[in-house]
Amino acid sequence: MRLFADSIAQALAAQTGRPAAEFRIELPRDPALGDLAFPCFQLAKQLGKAPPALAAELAGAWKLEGITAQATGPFLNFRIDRQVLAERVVRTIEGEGVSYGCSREGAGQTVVIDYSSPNIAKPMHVGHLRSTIIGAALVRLHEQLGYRVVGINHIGDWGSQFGGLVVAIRRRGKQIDETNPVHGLLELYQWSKQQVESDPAFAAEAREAWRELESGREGEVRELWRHVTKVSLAGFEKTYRRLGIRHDLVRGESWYENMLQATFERVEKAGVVELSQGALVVTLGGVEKSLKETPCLLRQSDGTTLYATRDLAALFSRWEEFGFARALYVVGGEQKLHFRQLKGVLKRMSLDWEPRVEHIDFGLLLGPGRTKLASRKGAVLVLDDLLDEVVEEALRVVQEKNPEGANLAEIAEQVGIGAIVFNDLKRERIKDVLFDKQEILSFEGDTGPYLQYTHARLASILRKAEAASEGRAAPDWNGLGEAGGVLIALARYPDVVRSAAKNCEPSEVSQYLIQLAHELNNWYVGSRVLGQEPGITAARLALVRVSKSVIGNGLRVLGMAAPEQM
RNA sequence: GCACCCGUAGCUCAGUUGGAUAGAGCAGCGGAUUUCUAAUCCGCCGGUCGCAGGUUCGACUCCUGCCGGGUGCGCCA
Repeated sequence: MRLFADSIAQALAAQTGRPAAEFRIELPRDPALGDLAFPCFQLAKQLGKAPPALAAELAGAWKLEGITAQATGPFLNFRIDRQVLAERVVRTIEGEGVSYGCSREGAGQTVVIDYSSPNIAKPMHVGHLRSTIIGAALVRLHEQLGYRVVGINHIGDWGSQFGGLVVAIRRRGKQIDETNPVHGLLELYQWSKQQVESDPAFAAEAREAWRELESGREGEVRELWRHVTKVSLAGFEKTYRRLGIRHDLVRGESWYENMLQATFERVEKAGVVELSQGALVVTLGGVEKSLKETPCLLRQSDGTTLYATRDLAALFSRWEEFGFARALYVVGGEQKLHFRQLKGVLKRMSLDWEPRVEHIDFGLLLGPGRTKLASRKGAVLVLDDLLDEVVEEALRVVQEKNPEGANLAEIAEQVGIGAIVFNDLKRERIKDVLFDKQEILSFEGDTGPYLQYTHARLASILRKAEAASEGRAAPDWNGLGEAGGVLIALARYPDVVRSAAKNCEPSEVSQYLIQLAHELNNWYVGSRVLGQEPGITAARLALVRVSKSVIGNGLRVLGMAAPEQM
């Protein structure tokens, strides 16, 4: 949209002698009013004029090739000549192809994104889904803007519970079902927790194992812990592949174990710590009133470290290694206090890069009736099982809709995964997600499959055109039909990507794609593409081609496949 | 008790950073099919934008106070 908004702002600037930045050009409430609009209220106030009078005055003196202006009350509405609009939008997108929406504004800067971060020895359950999907989308959004992105998987591989697990393996043997390693580990993990509670000898052995692990000594315990880590990661990898997730660095909490001492020293040197009931704390009331009652605990009275210690160590390490422009933590809203405390400590240390650290929080994933979806009577809703179930349903639908089609299993995988990803990204992050299986499996309305289906139909038109050798004529841009809504939407895409990245809000892309698909479906239901006069078909085909390109770009940014057939 | 977040149609959500007559999807009702793939499209029904003040030319949007729901709150992660 900048394509047109910038030239309008410049024309208004030239006309009034004021800086172009003062003219914020927006979309009218009702598209029938115009393609773009300038509300005259603020400028009128500054000039001491009535807004409608100013709008009329500006409209009277308006002159810009291809764009007309009309005053409607206090608004100045612009309408772009349909031929100019079509030609410029289509040519721009055709020229840029898959990089339409990309820019270089982040070039030379690094964004570190911490996401997914499951715990070792437990399967990824639906609770990890949101961090994984949102984080991966943020990775791609920032890549689109030219940032160097470092995706980090901060896996939970440290803590006293691993003592118990090690002992469980010692007792029950190391053989873990290789085809389903995570389920096997989960069973061991649950057994070990149970043993720790019921068997004092086991508990003592577990404590001892944890002490040994933490001591850093090489030996049987460390060996077993490494084995558990390796097996777990291999299990996660399968799920990640299905979701198209790839981390640049896998650094668990253990990775920072030898930096903890330096972290204490650094914070102590800054003179912001104090002892409270034997524990080392940083009080935060001075930098943020609402944190008065909740200081950040860095060391327990027995000398051991805490979650906050390790996260602080990780943060220092990341700052030194990457000098990031942004460090994003894609972690649920339950941990909001933790990150506010972390940032509070940075503030107290007067580190000027504190604002670059952002907690990208998100709402809970809830079951029907807003009940907690986590683990029901010990039965964890394993992510892979959920993916399987949705893909199975997708296969049933795909077979029903398109019995003759090829690669149905592959398409079902794309549709099923797409449905889950889109369901997670279509609303604002902060909102809780209602995980209604019926809704996810319906594939109708504003869903991932709806977008993919729109994409597939566009692809189908292009295939037919190719087969019939249509669309070779010079396009007649006046023959597009009612395509204004589609064209305006297409022009907006780069703004949407920029804004979504800035706000860390993939839902902006989701909402945009829904709108674009609506416009598109609306348009081509009334404007047949093939078999028209050659110039008209050529123009419509071009619109189909660029629309498919933009929808495809958008879907991939969100982490969804863009199928050619469904 | 304190802190933070959420509250828009029966349900799930948008609302372009304060602008024009508050919009979608689902559900319900009624239409469109010799289909460029109906996983689509069109129409109808449906609103005290939680409540009350305030700021402003203008408030769903900003401020204050309530109400309701959620999350969290020093030796867990």
